[in-house]
Amino acid sequence: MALEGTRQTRPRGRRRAGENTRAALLDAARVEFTERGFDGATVRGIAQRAGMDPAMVNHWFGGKDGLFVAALQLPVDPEDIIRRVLDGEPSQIAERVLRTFLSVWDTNGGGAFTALVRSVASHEGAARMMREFVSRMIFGRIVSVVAPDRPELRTALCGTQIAGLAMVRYVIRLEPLASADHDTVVAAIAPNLQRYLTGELTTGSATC
Amino acid sequence: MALEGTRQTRPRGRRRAGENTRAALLDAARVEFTERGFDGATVRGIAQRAGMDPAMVNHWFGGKDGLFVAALQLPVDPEDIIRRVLDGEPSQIAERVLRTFLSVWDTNGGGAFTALVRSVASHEGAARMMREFVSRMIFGRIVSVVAPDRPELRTALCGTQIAGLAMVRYVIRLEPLASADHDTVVAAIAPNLQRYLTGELTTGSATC
DNA sequence: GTCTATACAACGATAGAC
DNA sequence: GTCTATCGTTGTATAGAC
Repeated sequence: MALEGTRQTRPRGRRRAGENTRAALLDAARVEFTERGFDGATVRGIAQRAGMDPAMVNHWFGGKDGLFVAALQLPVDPEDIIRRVLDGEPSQIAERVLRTFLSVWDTNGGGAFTALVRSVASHEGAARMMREFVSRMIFGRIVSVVAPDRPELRTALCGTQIAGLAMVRYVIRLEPLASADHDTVVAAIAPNLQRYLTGELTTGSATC
Repeated sequence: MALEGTRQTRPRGRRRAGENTRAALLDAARVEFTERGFDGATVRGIAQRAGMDPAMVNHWFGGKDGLFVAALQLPVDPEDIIRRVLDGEPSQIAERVLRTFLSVWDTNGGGAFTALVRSVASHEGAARMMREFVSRMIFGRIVSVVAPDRPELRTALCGTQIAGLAMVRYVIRLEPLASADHDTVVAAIAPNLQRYLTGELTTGSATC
């Protein structure tokens, strides 16, 4: 007799239209990632919670990483950002990072990113996902290429400058930064961000 | 005959204990400051909403500024911060600012400030109050003393670094910054903050 | 009939138990 | 050192939508 309560098998083949397995997978992933973190959550567990096969994660999101990024609901494609940042002069990485973020944020008036900041600030689970995302997928990869030492500290420091810019420019909307054009923002902030990326961390560099 | 509907007079003398005029004044002030901003809100309007005399604002909070700061529910006394920062070597202002914030934040585990960040991120009214508070009372007064040029821009830039540090260290809790001791944080961030306060803004200063 | 969303089985890696 | 369990991932057969 079949164990109907703990069924392990589902009928093969395509579901009826409207079942939307992709969305179900995303919902399950958000629950698992926020509760257990990236490492603690398993593809198999997420798939089971969504009631489908683990292979669906690969089919729809290309793997665990892709599912995680999609679950974060980022208004950007981090792979695109990394690509746009990593090619070019290392001494101008900060400028490219800033220009990339500014162009992405300003295309939709910062609305999507404001929502992201809100959710990160209010939900502990969202904060946890953002924490692991930043340390694992963004600055970790960038800094490991260009940083001379202490990549984790540099990653976190870069996070302070980027998050602070987002807070002041888009959430608090403090002038003149809120309406400043990209060149002004870059000229003001890029040197500081560059110090976090490639500069000397123990001694000051502001006063030569 | 008295206009009972729009009464302008209240019985003189001390109210009965437990009426808690101070709290009523704070509630009214939050509504007015949130809806109209610092300039738009009037002491008379706030007092009227609270159903008492405008002189109570002076008695309880020492003036409009004091009421505004109290309405923000800051876990700090900004006057104390300004005082501790302004006396000493100008080239080490950034370090004193950072040490002051760190000591205040870390005394209660960042809990009160985390709540502040949450409310600023989620409530537009709180964001507005924070915006006006920062530009008017904190960095505006500090920067006007030590900054060579563009005080508003420097104020906003300092805001990015402080807000970003708060986000990363206390809200997102990204390591190693979340558990770093004060000396490490100061050594890493003070040079950048110092550049925002007194450095050159148009050209880079990270690479000497 | 074609396309594709789906389930199943299996593979290599890794970590922990004994 | 070996054994086992579990993980992420891949290849393939199939069932249903179009």
